Amino acid sequence: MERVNPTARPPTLMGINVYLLSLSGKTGRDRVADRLAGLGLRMWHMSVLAALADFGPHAQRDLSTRLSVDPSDVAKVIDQLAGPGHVGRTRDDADRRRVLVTITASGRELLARLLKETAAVDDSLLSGLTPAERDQLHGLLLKVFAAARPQL
Amino acid sequence: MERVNPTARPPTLMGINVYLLSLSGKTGRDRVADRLAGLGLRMWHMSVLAALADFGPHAQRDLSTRLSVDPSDVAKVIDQLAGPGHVGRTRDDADRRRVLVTITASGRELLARLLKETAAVDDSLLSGLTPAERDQLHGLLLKVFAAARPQL
DNA sequence: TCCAATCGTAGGTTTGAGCCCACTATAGGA
DNA sequence: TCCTATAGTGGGCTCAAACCTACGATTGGA
Repeated sequence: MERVNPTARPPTLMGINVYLLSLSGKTGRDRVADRLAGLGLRMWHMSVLAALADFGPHAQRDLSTRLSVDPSDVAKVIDQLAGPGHVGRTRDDADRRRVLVTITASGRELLARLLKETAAVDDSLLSGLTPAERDQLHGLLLKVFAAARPQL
Repeated sequence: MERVNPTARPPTLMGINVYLLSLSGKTGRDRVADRLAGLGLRMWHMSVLAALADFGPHAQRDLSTRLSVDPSDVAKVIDQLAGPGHVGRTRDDADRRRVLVTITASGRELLARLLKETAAVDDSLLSGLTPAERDQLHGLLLKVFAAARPQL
């Protein structure tokens, strides 16, 4: 009896964009997670650092809404970043319920390192694409986001 | 004090392909999961049905390797599909350890329905892209897969 | 001054993906 | 015949993502 190639994926599935997107996205996420795990960090930490670097100090509540992360989880992430001094926490004197979170020099260094790691994953994951194609993909994904906000 | 737009995501993150890929992929996966949950099904079930439809009957072990799913999980999925009669199980007489799994007419109907659901998610997720752009995205993703196999 | 709403925080729970082990039945070569 | 490897299966485990709840501190309006 003829045996089909036992590792080929079903063409039916390969024709579905959301399937390809989900699979490659998951792989990318896992690879990033692996690299960050060595530093005891997760995606959340990088997201928080990036938000602080891009937009300046935030109250935790604002980080929560911006990144769509539960407030209680933000608190934990900030805790872990504040320990090693990657972010600073100060009471907001204008509203003493709020805690203003600020990125430190050490936090910026860490962010740069994390970005290098993700760039490496990007390279390995997209090794099949030329630089021009990567830009193309990037543009398409941004379009997807622009249309799908704020659900996405 | 000026307040920045509190929902904009950090541009630093939006510049990373693997981040966009991971986020949109996760969203797509969640939406598909939501729709399938109404039928008591998951991605796995669709994958199995697609594999059977595309390549014909499989021993469970072959489904496992083809879809990169643990054999014990395949057994559970097959169990759930066999209950309502979407797949048939017969001992392989050439090797009585093996169970040959075959898709039934009802299974094909179910698959068609599931594909309709995923197509709907595809449409909503990629509503920002023109049909030509969707094809472009599809081509790029296939390239990514072709290069990243078999890790992906 | 009082009360409802908001912020940060601690301590959970839930859910699902993915994995692992043990066991039975069977196959196939030494 | 015996021994090792493989197929399917049942029962579990682990881990992380994502929530939820309750509480003290604080705010701002009635």
